[in-house]
Amino acid sequence: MTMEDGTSKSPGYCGDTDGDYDVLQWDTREDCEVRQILDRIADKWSLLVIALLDQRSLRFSELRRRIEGISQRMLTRTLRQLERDGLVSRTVYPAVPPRVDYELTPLGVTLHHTIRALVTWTEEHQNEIAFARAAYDARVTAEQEAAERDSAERDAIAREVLAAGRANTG
Amino acid sequence: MTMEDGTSKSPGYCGDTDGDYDVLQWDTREDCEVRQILDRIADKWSLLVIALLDQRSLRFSELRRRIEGISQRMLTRTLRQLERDGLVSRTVYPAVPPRVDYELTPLGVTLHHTIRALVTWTEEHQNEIAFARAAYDARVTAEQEAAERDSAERDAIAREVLAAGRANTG
DNA sequence: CGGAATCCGCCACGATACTG
DNA sequence: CAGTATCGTGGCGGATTCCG
Repeated sequence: MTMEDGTSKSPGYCGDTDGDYDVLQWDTREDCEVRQILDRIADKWSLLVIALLDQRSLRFSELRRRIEGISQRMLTRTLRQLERDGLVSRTVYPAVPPRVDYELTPLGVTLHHTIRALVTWTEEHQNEIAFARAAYDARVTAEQEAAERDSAERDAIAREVLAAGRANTG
Repeated sequence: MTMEDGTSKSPGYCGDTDGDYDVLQWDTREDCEVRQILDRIADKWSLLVIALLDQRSLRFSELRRRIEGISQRMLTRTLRQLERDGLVSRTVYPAVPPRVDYELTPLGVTLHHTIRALVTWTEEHQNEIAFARAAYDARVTAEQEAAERDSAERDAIAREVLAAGRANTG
């Protein structure tokens, strides 16, 4: 089964973090649950799959069509990961043609609620972020142009000095 | 300035998503804010930086020491990204030696609160996830071993049949 | 001290082909 | 229809070097 990723060893109990939690304990490079979960839901497709399954259970081909752009490989992998984490359940109907349904588990539903909070935050602040980016980019390009002007000016002065020097010694 | 990533064009208004939101509008491949923010906070270091800055403002070298494992390149890049998005502010003290302080903006603080919800969810459900993984892995290896046993059995039968055939024709 | 620029290894992901 | 197997590649991130 090749096990392309590596999460089999060391459950990595991060210790309890009541109240004044120790940041380094839940996100350092040691494999902590937080990072794994975050990486899972934040990868290219998981979030979308979870969101789609929130409405109702879907079969493989339905997910494939709705997402449009995902390869069958990545859809399979994404669903396997979510299934392994207990966020999505997979039911196979032994029939011809084969049919496989996916749906959110209760745990997956609670995660989706939490995710929604993040999505909501983004929706509420996306204009602030866009504004900040525009301001930042403008500032950077302005400084850049100013630096170029200064450089050109120094070049001009240097050339003048050189010319004056040649006039004196020549 | 090379601009290694590309978020300069098309702000990508995802449309309002009141109530029954359209999932495909906030996470499809078109560059929507949600994905960008999620990718930002979920990348290898941003979340940790945000968490550390939540306590108090820190200078570059302090962050570098506390994180331990991050390269100066990635720390710089991470901070620049966060600064560009208006989540972190950067203040330079013109002195010798140079000193640069980073701190969360009000916007960054609100994001940190939202993130905390996700972290809390993970902390509350990490044992369920660990259990689900263990169960899944156990099931997979069990099926695998069963398949191997079946294969060996079929091999044995096939050999017997072959031997019988030779006995008849020989 | 706080970067910027450069080179490079690795692997996550996509495209393709095959199976039950 | 719902996958698995294989190969090629772009880009992320680390190591190193140089600058103000």
